[in-house]
Amino acid sequence: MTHTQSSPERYDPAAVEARWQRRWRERQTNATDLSGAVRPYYNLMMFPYPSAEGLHVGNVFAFVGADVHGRFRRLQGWDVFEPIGFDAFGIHSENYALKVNTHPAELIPRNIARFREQLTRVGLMLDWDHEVQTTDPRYYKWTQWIFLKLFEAGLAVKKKAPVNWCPECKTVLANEQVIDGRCERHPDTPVTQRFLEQWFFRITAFTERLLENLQRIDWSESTRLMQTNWIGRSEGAELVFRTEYGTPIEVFTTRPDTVFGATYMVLAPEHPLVQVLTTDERREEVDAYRRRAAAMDVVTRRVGEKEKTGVFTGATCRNPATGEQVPVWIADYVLMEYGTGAIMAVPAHDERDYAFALTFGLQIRQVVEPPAGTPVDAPAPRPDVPPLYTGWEGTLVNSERFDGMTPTDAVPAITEWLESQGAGKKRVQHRLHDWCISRQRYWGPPIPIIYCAHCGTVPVPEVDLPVELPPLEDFRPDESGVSPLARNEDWYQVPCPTCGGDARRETDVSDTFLDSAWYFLRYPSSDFDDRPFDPTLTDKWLPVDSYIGGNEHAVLHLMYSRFITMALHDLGHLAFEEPFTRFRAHGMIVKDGAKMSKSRGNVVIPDEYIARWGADTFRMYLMFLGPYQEGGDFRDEGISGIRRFLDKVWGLVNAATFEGGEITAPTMRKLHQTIRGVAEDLEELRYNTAIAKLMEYVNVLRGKGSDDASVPDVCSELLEPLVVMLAPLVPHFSEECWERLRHDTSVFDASWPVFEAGLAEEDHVELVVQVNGKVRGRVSVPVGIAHEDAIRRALQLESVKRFVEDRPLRKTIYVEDRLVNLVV
RNA sequence: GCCCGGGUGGCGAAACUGGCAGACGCAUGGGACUUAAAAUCCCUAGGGGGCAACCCCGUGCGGGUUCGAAUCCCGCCCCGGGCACCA
Repeated sequence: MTHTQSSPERYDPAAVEARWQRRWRERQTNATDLSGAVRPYYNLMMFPYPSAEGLHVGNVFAFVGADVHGRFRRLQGWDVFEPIGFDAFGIHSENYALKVNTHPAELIPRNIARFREQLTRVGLMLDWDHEVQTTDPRYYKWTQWIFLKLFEAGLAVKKKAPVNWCPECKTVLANEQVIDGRCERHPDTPVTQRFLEQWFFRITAFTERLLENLQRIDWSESTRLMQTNWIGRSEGAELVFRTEYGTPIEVFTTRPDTVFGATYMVLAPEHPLVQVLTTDERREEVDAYRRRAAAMDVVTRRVGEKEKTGVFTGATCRNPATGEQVPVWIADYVLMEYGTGAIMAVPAHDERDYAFALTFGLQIRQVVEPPAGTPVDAPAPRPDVPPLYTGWEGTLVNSERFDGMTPTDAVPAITEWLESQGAGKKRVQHRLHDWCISRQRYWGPPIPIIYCAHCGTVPVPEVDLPVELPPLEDFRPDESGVSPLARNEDWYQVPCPTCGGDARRETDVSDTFLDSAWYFLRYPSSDFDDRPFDPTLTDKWLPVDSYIGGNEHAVLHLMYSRFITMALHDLGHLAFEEPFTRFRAHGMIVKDGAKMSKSRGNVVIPDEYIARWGADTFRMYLMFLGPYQEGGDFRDEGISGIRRFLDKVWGLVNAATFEGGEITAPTMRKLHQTIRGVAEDLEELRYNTAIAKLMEYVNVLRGKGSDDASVPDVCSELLEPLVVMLAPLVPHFSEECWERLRHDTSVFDASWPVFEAGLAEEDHVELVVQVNGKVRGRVSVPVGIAHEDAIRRALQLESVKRFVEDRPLRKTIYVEDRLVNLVV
C-alpha cells in the first residue's frame, strides 16, 4: 500500500518557476487569439501606475486574485484574455519626477521595465502582446479623439467656475480628488477656491442613467452604494419667492411641507442676484462679506458645525405660502454649487437654519408637531422659541388648510398647491457635479483645442492627432494658473485650422482619469493605429466580463469609465453602455492592523518573499490569509503552512501510481465534494475557503490519522483533478506536477474536473439529537430517513433517554439529514 | 451627524436558508524518528468542573422572538470605510 522513497526529490520553487515561465514564453501559452477565440472571456484587472517603488503587496494581492479568476475560467473552457498596461501620465508621476529632478519621460520607461519583470515573476497569465501605455502617443491620440467626440456632442464645455485649487500641485482638482477639503495627494494642504476657465465633461447629463443602471449591473454592493451616495439623489421641490419688484428667487427644498415655517431666505454669497437685491445702506457690509467668503479656502468654509455667519441684504421676499415678507440674507453655509444656490430657511425644522436664526435673532415658527414621546433634535433654549425638530413624523401646524396633515402627505399637497399658483414644482436634485478635466500641468495629453481670434474655439482636426506633448526641459508648474506648456511659445503658436490665421493651442492637459476611463476599450485593439477600437473585436470582447480592483476607485475611475462608455454609446461608437458586466472589489492588505505606508515603516516588499518562498507559495498565501473581498493582515509566519501543503502534494505526485488502483467510496466522495465546493468558492472569489477544501482533500489522500510516516501511493486518477484545481492558485507548481503525472501539454489546456453528484452523495448522515434545544447525542442514520424513524432512533440513545426520562414528547422537530429536537 | 462593513479560541479565520460553534491553517504543548538538532510524522488544544462516562459556561454588551440564535428583532459600545453646512 505504501512505500518509503529512497531519496525523495525536494520541491524547488525557483527551478520549477523559472522552467515554466520560460516554457510559457516559448509556447505562447498566455497569448490569446483575439479573432479566433470561440468563447471569449475578458478578464480585466486595474492597470497599475508604475511607481518608482515597484509593485506593492497590495498590487500583487489584487492581481493574483484576478489571475486566479482568469485561470479558473480558462480551465472551464473559456478563451480568456488577460491584458495589462500602465497608467503613467498624471500628477503622481510628475510630482515624483520633480522630487528626484528627473524628467518623467526618462523615469517612466525604467519603472515600467521593473514592473514588467515583477508582474512576470508573479506568474500572471498576462497577454503582453496587447500592453498599453497611456503616455504613448499611439494611445493618447485616441484619448484626445474622445475629447473631440465629446466636444462635438456638446459634452465637453469650457466654463468659468469656482474650482478646487491645490496650492501644492499648482493645479485644479476634480471634486472627487478633494478629500476633507484637502488635496488627495497633499493631505496637509487645504484646497483653495479659484474662479477659472476650465474644461468640463458634462457627466451630469447622464446622472439618472448612471444611477438607474447600478440596479442591473453585477457589481460589489459596497461599490454600488458608494456610487449611489456620490450621485446623491434628493427629491423635493423648487419653490419661487418673489421680491417686491417681482424678481423671482428660486430655492430647492426637500421639505416643501415646511414652507409655512420659512421665515427668512439665504443666498450663497456668490449668488448673481445678490448684486441686484442688496440695498444701498447694506451694500458695504454685503460686499465685505462676499469678499471674505470668496477668499476663504474650502476647508474653513466647508467644515460644518462652525459658528454661523451671514449678512442681511436689506431686501425682503414674499413667502408664496403665507404671503408674508421675509428678510433675505447671504451666508456661506449656502453653497452656490448645490441646488439653486438659495434656500428658504425653516429654522424650526433644519439644524443649520435653527443655529443661524438663534445667532441673528430671526423668527422661528414651528410648523410640524412631533408625535407625543418623539424626541426632538434640540430642546428649546428659551421659552419663547420652539425646539428643533427635523423628523418626518407628526402633524402640520400653523400651516392654514394643511394643518393636521402628516409631513409625508403634505409634500405633494403643498407642492401641487404652489404649482397651481406658478410658485413651485417638483424637482429632483443631485449632488454630482460636472467633471473638471483641465489640469495646469505638464505630464498629460494636451487638450486638442485651438483658440483663434476670428473663429473662436476650434477643435484640432482628427487628422492632426495626436497633439504631441513637447519635450520640455522645465516642466515645473507655477502660480500663474496656467500650464508650463504656456511658457513654450514655439509649441502653442499654431495657425488656425479653419482660417489659417494666428492662433494658440490650449495649453492645459487633461486629467489622468480620462486616460484610464477607456483603456479597457483599447486592449483588444492595441494593434490598430487608424481606429481607437476595432468594431469587430470590440463586439467580440466587450463589455468586460470580469473586473477586479480596489474600492478606492469606486467613485473616480469606475464612475468616469461608465460615463465615457455611455457617452460613446450614445454617439454610436459602442453597442453597450455599461463597460463592466461584473465588478468585484477586493479588500486591503494591512500589516499589524494598519494600512501599509512608508511613514509607518510597515511596507511589505513582495520581491523578498517571492525570492525566498517562490511565487506560487506567495500567491497561495495571499489568497489564504483572509476573505479576498475583505483583505487581511499580512503575517509572514503563515507562509510556511502553505509551503508545507505544497510539499505534501509534491510528495503524493512523485509517488503516484498509474495502473489505476482501488479507490474507496469515501475517498471518491471527498473528491467530488471537493470538486463541487472548490468550483463554487472560486466562482465567488472565496479563495481562502477553496484552499481549505483542497487541504482537506489532501489530508484524506494522505490518510491523515494513520501513524504511518511514509508517503502513501495514490493513483493518478485521484491526483489529476487535484492538480487541475490547484492550477489557478499555483500555476507553475501545477504545470510541473501535471508533467510528472505524464502529460505533455499545459495543465491550462486541461479542463476542470467534472463533478458527479452521484459520487458525492453520502448514504449515511450523522443526525444531531437535541433535547429541549441542547445537543445530547448523535446518531448515524440513512440519508433521507423519515421523521418518525429519526425520532425512534434518537430515543434509543442512552444519553437522550437520560434527559427525556419518562416525560411525554410535547413536540418533535426534524430537519432532514441534520437534526432532531425533542421537546419535553 | 448620515450611510455601509465588521466585532467568533493565543492568532488568521470557517459555519448553506435560524439547526453539531471553532472547518482549514499559524503559533503553543506532548510524543515518534535522530548520537543531537533541523526537517518530517502522530496526538492534544475555547474556558471551567470531574478519576471518568459526562456536566456547566461560551460568538462585543443588555434585552427579546424561537423547540433551537454567531445568524432574526430592539437598545447600546468599539473598530474600519464612505459622505458631510448638499437645503
